[in-house]
Amino acid sequence: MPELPEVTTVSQILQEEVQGLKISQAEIFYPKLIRDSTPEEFIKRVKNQRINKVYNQAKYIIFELDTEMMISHLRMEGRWAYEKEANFSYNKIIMEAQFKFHHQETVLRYYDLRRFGTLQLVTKKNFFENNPLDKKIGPAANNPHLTGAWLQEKWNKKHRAVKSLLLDQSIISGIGNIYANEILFAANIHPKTPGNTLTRQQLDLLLTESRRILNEAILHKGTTVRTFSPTVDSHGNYQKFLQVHNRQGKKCPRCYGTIIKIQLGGRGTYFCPNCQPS
DNA sequence: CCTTAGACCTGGAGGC
DNA sequence: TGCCTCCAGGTCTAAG
Repeated sequence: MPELPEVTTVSQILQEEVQGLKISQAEIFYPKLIRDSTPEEFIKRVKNQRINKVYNQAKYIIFELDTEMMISHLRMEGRWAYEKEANFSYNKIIMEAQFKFHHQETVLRYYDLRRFGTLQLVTKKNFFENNPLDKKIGPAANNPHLTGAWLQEKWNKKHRAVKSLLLDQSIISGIGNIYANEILFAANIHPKTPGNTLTRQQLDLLLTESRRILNEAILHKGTTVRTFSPTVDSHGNYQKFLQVHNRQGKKCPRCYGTIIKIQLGGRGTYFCPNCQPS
């Protein structure tokens, strides 16, 4: 799925739905879902723990339990659904995990068509003393404290195309393919521009536009593309505001030139050659 | 160290 | 209809 706005939306919905519920039983139907422990150990560690809070760090969903942090990454197609046990929101076959709760008829399920998603436990003590996510990913792209000066220091030895740098979660986290395309259009920057050649002004603009676009997308509950929705019966609406993504051959909303699509680092890349010159 | 291809998975869309 | 190829909102690794 899902980039930062969609993951934020999903975790906000989950927070409302499952906060306070106490897990009576967990079941894992696809063992490779679980990272860093066996499914058996995972099941044992979450049993009888209460979900105290659900929130996200960039593209990771974090369930704060009593003594464990349960960390979910949806990758491309992962979905959580809080639903009646008899109702399956998605194909039963692609259900990978199920959580039952004390005194509840509703269950929490994880579905993943492409089976890329991951679920792992980190003890709370470990998480708060030495958050493993902080070692893996940089600050979130909508963090208001990021500055162009900081980004210049991070990118000044990077020859790579700016689009691939925006997608590199170890530097800035939360931006994926759709929003990378939208942010570069908003900042009038050609996706292939080498990171180390961007001016301080362009870097400042990139960060302002990242913040603006991600935060607006959160307000619209994310972008619904293909099959993803925050829940089965709710949809994100940000797709109405997309300027270039998936719009090759259509008119640029700014200059009325034609949007083109190229491959960059294996990802579909959409831009307006007129507004974003090389 | 930096950077890029390939791998991991499945199903839908479009061409012939 | 059937078969083939390509594509999809992500990340990890192996190898240059």
